[in-house]
Amino acid sequence: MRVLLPLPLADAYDYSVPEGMEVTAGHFVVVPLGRRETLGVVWGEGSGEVAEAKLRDIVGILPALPMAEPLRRFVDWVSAYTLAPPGAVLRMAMSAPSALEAPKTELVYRPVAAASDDTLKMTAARRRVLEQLKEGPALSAAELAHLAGVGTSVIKTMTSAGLLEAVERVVRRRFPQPDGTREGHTLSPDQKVAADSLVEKVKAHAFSATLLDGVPGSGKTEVYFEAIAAALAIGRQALVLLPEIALTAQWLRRFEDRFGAAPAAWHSGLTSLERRETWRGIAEGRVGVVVGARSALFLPFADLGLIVVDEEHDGSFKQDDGVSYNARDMAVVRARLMAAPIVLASATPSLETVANVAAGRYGSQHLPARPGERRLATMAAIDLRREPPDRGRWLAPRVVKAMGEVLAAGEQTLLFLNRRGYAPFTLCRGCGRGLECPQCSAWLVEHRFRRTLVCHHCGYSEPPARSCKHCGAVDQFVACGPGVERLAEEALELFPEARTELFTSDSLMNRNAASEAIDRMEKGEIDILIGTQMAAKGHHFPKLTLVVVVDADLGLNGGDLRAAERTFQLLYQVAGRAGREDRPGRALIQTHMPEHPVMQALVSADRDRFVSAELADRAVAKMPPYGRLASLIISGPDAAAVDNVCAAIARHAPHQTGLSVLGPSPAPLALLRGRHRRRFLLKAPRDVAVQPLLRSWLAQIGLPGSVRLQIDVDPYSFM
DNA sequence: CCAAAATGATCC
DNA sequence: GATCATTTTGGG
Repeated sequence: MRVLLPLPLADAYDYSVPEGMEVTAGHFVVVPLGRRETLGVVWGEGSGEVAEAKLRDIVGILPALPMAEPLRRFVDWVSAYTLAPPGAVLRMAMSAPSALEAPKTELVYRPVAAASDDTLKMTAARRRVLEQLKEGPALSAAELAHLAGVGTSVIKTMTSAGLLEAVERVVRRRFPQPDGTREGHTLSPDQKVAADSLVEKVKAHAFSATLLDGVPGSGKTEVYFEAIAAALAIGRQALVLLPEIALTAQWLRRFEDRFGAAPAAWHSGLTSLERRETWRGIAEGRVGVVVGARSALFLPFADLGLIVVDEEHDGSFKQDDGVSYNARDMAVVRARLMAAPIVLASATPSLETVANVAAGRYGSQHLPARPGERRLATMAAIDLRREPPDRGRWLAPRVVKAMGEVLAAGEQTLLFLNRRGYAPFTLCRGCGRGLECPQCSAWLVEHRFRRTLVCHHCGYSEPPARSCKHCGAVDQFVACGPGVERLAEEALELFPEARTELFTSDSLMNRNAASEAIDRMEKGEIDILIGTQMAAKGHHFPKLTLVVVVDADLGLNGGDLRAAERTFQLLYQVAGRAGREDRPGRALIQTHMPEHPVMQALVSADRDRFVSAELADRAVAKMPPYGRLASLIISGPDAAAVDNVCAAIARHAPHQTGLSVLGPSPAPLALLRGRHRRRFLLKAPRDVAVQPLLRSWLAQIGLPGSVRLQIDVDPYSFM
């Protein structure tokens, strides 16, 4: 039998099956590997490529439900697409190994049917026990004793007398069942149309992909909740993928309000016990709805009838954890393999998705703003060249004035700046040099509250020193540029009486602290909230009427393909935080280039114009979504060895019309964690599959052990 | 000279 | 990813 192991090996291995063992594809098995034993999954019949004599026996089969065929095909598909070893992908589908062990059992008691026995006197206590068991399931001794109001010894005696019998039952966590038949929110006519269409797709039991697109506040969530209700109603499971950061208490509360029970959550913060029980519940079909981050895609659903990807444009769906994949795109594949519909929801859909809709590959449902609901905040660009902040300040006078008004009216302000720490870099006045990370080509960022200098790329940190390493000058360091901490300082100086709070991953160490801060903001206990990305997503603050984007140009420089798109999406979402409910909101956008198309589109709130302009640019440049990209990153501690590999890669580069290979060039972070990095970019027409090209190209390259080659098909950012 | 440490090959 | 064999390094 062919067995795939959750290790980064090139392929599955063949094993022999011992006499009397019955294995089929999908079984979780234990196999010998070298001098140890490993878990694996039976992938199919043996390949016959390895000599019979060399094969070793499968050691045993684990008492878990086998991995279903669609999930196995999904693992193969992701491996073939991303060029990651299949075992590396399998590892993501085996993230709760303890769920594969035999589940714990307990003894439960039930009455013996034919026991009208009078060998034992029928006391009142004994009668109550039998009464308890008459209707309802068998119970454990402790439960039964408690419910009948007797001691456990009564149950013991009754059992030995033959009135009760003990049977073994596996212990299962009970999952509250979200109720698909409950009445949902009253929908507007537009929402109703969209919801009905999605419900039809769920009932059709076939693959389809639909973009659900609507401005913030148009009620996308309520609409896809109807699709979830439909899946539950026909007894199938639903999966909701959210960017890790958007899985908030607020979202869960809305779900619970609608369905009367919480969904099962799947994210990196679960304990191993929670992982195991949730995994089993999903595999056995006892869990109806799963909400989770990317990794939830690889869960062993018994009968998945719907996938929703919320905030589908979000860049965090594409991240590297060993395997580089875009969870949004792979979710579409998973849906296809499960013959299930998928809904991609966003207020600012990605250009890829927009292009798929235009090409007819995806359907689309558009939600206009609901009448009576708030409109998008009015947006105004502030030209920092004409209205500069005072010296040593970062907020323009017009912004300060607006904050004062909002504060006086008892309303809230959000200052948004996507920069953690006090200042992005620190300069020595003595020699003019900046403080750099010793193992990356990046600045050290001062975190004044934590009193450290931190590299945001590798986590290196050192205490702030008084004298310069290079010229010895003492107390000559100057903080350059603003970070959120510095902004908080400024807000405090400007409005000492206001309640000011920082909202960043540094100041809020855990999930709990974050949701408490959100609660305080919701209740109006904060006047000025200062935050990074974290504050931009998915929250709903009724008294927030002013959003200030402190540096809108951040992210527009650097020549990144998606810079404009990402900036637009982020700023549009941030601006969408202001003026919910009945209060009009304002967004002030500080920029040095108000004439930039992104700023123009923002100020006119014209999403469609921005999207079509950006799409036209991409079409001309033959860039995604109208072309394909793959990036190669070659890295190693020794720059010469890295350059050698690069030379070999360049020599073997494929030649074909329409194909271009760019590189080698220093990767954007040319030095990261002490490794030198170079990058190639392969650009191909949309109708060319890049995987076979990359495969045959890179098969010819020999890699010394210290040099690593990472392949990223459809890179999101070029960092 | 030896031994720890780094590197490389292999696992079916 | 883990393990074992082989090569390199460095301290005396």
